[in-house]
Formats: sequence, C-alpha cells, structure tokens
Amino acid sequence: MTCEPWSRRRQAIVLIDGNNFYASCEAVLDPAVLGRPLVVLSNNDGCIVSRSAEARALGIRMGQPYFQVRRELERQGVVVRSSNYALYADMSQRLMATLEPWVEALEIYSIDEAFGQLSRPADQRSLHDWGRQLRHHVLCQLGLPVAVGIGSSKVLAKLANRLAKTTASATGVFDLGSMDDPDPHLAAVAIEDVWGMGRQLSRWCRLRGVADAKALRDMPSGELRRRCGVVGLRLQQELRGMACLPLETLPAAKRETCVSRSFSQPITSQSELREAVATYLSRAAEKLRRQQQRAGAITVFVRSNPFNGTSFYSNSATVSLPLASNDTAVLLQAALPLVAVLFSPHKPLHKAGVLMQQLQGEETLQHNLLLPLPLEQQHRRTALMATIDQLNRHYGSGTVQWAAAGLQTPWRMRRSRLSGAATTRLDAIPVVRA
DNA sequence: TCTGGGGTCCTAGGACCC
DNA sequence: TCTGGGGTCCTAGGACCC
Repeated sequence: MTCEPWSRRRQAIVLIDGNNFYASCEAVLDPAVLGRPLVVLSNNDGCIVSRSAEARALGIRMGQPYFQVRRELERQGVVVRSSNYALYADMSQRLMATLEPWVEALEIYSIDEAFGQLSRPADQRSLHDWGRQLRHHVLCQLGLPVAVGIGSSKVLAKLANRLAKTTASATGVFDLGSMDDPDPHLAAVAIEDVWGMGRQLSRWCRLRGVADAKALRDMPSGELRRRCGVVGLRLQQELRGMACLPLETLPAAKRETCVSRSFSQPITSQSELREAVATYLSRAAEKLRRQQQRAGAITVFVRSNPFNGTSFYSNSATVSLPLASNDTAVLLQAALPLVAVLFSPHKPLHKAGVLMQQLQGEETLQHNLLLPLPLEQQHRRTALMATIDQLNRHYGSGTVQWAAAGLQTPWRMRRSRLSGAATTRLDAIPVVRA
C-alpha cells in the first residue's frame, strides 16, 4: 500500500457537495418553492430520495416509500416532485464547470460531489475563507447551496464535509487540516457516518466498542485488516492523515453498464417482458455508444415483487457475443431469446434489467479481422446508430426506437409530478414578465 | 394499488494447468 | 492408508458508494 505521509504534504483535499441536491435543483427551477418543504421521489414515484431542509425538519425520512406518507405530505403542504434526471445532470455539469477554476485538480465523484486538490498556504493557515468565497460564488452563479469539507485525505475531507453540515458554527465550511486538535471533532462523528463504513462493518465495530471515527482511527490495524481486508486498512490510514486514495481526475472506463427499472404494474405476459427488455437494451446500447465501448456479453435479469409476501422469484441468463458490439440490432438479436428462458407464466414480474459486460474500447474493432459484415456495411451501421442517437438527443429520448420495444407499454415508469426541462430545452425556458 | 437505479472493489473458492 | 505445490483465471457474492 502506498500512502503519502501527512507531514510532508502541503496539499489539501477538499470535498464539495450540493446540499439536498435534487431538492435544490427543483427550487432553482421554481423559486416559488424556496423555503417550503419539498421532496423528490425515486423512479416510479417509489421512495423519497431527496428532501429540502424544511422537509427534513418535518421528520420525513430518506428512502421512505411514498405511498406510506402521501396523505401526511399532503396534509403538511409538502411540495412533491418526480425525479427529473435530465435537469439534475445538467445542473451537475454546470456545478462542476463552476468548481473547476477553484482547484488545482478536480475529481467528479458523483452527480453532486467533487473532490478537489489545492495547496495549503505555507503558514498552514485555515482555508476557511477560501471555502466561504467558493460557497458564495456557487450560490450566486447557480443558486445551489454547497458544503465544503477540507482535510489531508479523501476520507478526512468527507468527514469535514459532514462536520460542515452538522456543526452550527461552521456555516457550511469545515477545515480539519488546520486544527491543532481535531480529535474531539473526529469523536463527534458516529462510526456509521464514516465514508466506507456500511451497515455490516459498523455493526461489527460497535460490538467491539468502536463507535466513532476517532476510535476507528485508533483501533488495532491487524484486527481491522482481518475483518475488513485492505479496504478497512486503507480507510484507517486515511483517517490517520495518510492519503491512500488518489484523486482520479480522468474517469475510468466502465467495466459494465446496466439499465434496469421496476414496472409501474406487474408484467404477466412474455410479449410485455420482451418489450421491456428491448427498451432497456436500446438504452444500454445508447450508453455504450456514448461511452465509446462495445459489450462482449449480455446478462438479462428479472425478479418478482420482494415486498408482497408471495414467493420471491429472481432469475438471470447470460449470452456471449461472438464479437463485441454496440449495434442495437445485433444486441437485440443476441439477447431477446433469453426472455423465453426467464419468463414464467405464473410469476408476475416487478422488475427487469440488462447488464452489458466484458466492455471494451471501440478502437479494438479496427484490428479485428473477423468482422461479421464487410467494412463498408459496418461503417453504414455505425453511421445509422449515430444518426438515431442524434435524433433522440435532439428531439427527446424515444423519438426513434426499435419496433421490438413496443408502443403499448402499460408497465412504463410512473412520473406523475415531473418538473419541466428549463435548462435543457429551449421551448421550456421560463419567461420573466416585468 | 403504490417500496429506485447504477455502479465499484474485494475475496473466496473452483477449475485448470504444469 | 498414503494422495504436492504453486500459479492463473474466472465467477459469485458480499459490502460499499451516491
């Protein structure tokens, strides 16, 4: 394991993330909801996945099924929105572009989070003021509130970010790296809230009396290694101020790509399942082309409803392609026969998905002499796919689709409370009247 | 009636080889 | 009854993340 000793580093790692990101994006689009409790629902309007500060204050829980609290939300006047991923992805791009000039290197970690690297001033002065200016800038540019955590490793930056949100005096910025004695702050973070400690590992720690970040940092390494492997060991080193997790400024090529959805109502016929799988597969093929990758194998999986008490059914099947491809027609031909294998007439299905596996870069094709089509035809197929992708990007997803994906699709996702596309479609731009 | 979706990394164990 | 040792590759499953 290669870790850099903290003492030799002047580098600071910063973690910037959007507060209640989806809920905040909705408020940017519709300022009338600012200050009101608002929640955003998952796909199919299933669960609550984001809450405004006001909704949180009402005690609404993350991940709560919507149908259980719907009445209560109505009673309390909570604004409810379906997920609008086009909006969040666009706001995310704007956020990352805004952050870029503020750091020496930026790693986009998730839709609402980025790690940054910057040099600490020679006198080890706090970066608190820098953080406050950054917050102010983002708020002015995008209307999004962010929190800024600073430390000497990613794990410490994450921890500081949490402290930035939970410490009343922090006002959204926390610099662990410039403190004389950070221990009381580490001790204030529960073990469950340490990045990398999930339910299982936290429970194991608790049983050993390790209840907070400081205790985890100071527990015997050997014991941690035996239970948590190198992952646990790295985590501990990071807590000790040794940067083990490098900043990944270039996104790594994906190893697999998945498209899956729950159905808005159970699927009971093979033809419907076929249409659903074809739909997801077309989306996955689009993703592959955008990522400039081809799949060498496809797995299709199905499952019944795990919640309704009937016997749970889950199954999957995999097919290998003789030659890796991202041509929708080729992938459909290979994968659709799996539907007959997975479908069972007496098992209503709740969810299905496709996994694109054994991904490889597009450039490898040129070196392959076993092309299924003459080179010229191959080029025409590529051009066709590119045209379809362009049409769907420009006129909206699903403008051009394969017949196998079907037109009558009662199982399709429910999104009853969707906000508009003000940042990505010209015809949806809000109009300001004087 | 109604309970999300999309990833990564690591490890253990089996198959296979010399 | 005794039944090697070491390596690679692959896969399934667990655990975690947002």
